Amino acid sequence: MAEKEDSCCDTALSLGLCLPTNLHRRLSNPPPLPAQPSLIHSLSDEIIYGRKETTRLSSPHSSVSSFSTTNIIKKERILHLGVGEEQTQVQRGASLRASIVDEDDAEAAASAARKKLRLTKEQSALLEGRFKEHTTLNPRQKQTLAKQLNLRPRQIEVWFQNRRARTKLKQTEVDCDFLRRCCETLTEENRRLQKELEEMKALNKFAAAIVPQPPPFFVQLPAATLIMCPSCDRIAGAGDNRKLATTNSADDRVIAAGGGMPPTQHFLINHPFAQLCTMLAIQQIQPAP
DNA sequence: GAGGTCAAGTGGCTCT
DNA sequence: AGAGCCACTTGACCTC
Repeated sequence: MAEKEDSCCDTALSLGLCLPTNLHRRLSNPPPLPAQPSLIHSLSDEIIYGRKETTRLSSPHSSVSSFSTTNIIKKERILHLGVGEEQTQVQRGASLRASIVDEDDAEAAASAARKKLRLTKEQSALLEGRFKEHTTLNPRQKQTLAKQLNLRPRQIEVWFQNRRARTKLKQTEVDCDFLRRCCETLTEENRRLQKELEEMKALNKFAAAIVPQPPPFFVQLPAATLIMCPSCDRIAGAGDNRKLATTNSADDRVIAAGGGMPPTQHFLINHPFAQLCTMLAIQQIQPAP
């Protein structure tokens, strides 16, 4: 930033255009006034508008770069509009400039110039209303609104720009909040699944220790997709106790009693082998104090 | 006095 | 080249 200002200032200085950072210096060391009418306009415009005076007096950034070609053109545009309040500001600015030159009193001029425009409630309300209709304005709408509110079109333009920026910022905050909540939910889900995974790993480990060849359930089928009890070959969950294989052990009667649960749960709870594994796994995960 | 709000300045980008 | 928009910034003013 400072670098940009410096380079900008250097360029302007080389052209004899750079103004010092405050009015006092500006007035005590007046730069050679350029011959181009546009630059004269720029300088007068700079003093004419109350808000601009303020900024120019106190902002080094502004005082330096206000002489860029683009801004000279943009200011000329504003200067030639001359609408309502603007005209009074022109008069005010002219008299102010005269007093500055006459009295050579920068401090007084600076304090006199320090006023910031605050839109009235009515102006704000009307602007808000228009913003709800359209977030951007065409030049005609801008002119109409400016006349209606007794403001300069540039002020309308600025208000809409700032309003769009605020809306965007607000939306970004909402999005950010939403993503934060998503992140929290996913973190919690991830934690839960990690825990579940650890439990399943522990279970698998003990099963492997007891039975050299663990049933395929432990190694092949993810719990979530298991649809059949690996021990008794029954579909568990429907509660209809459908028998799919030839096995008909005492366990089947137990299965019949608890047929409404998911297969994994059914298997772990109803088969003695699984019960043992579960018990050992629980002891392993939560060792007794 | 610190921090927030908001009008306004500035430079860069895109579009026509 | 000029106009319009945007991101970033400044500074006056306000509130606590």
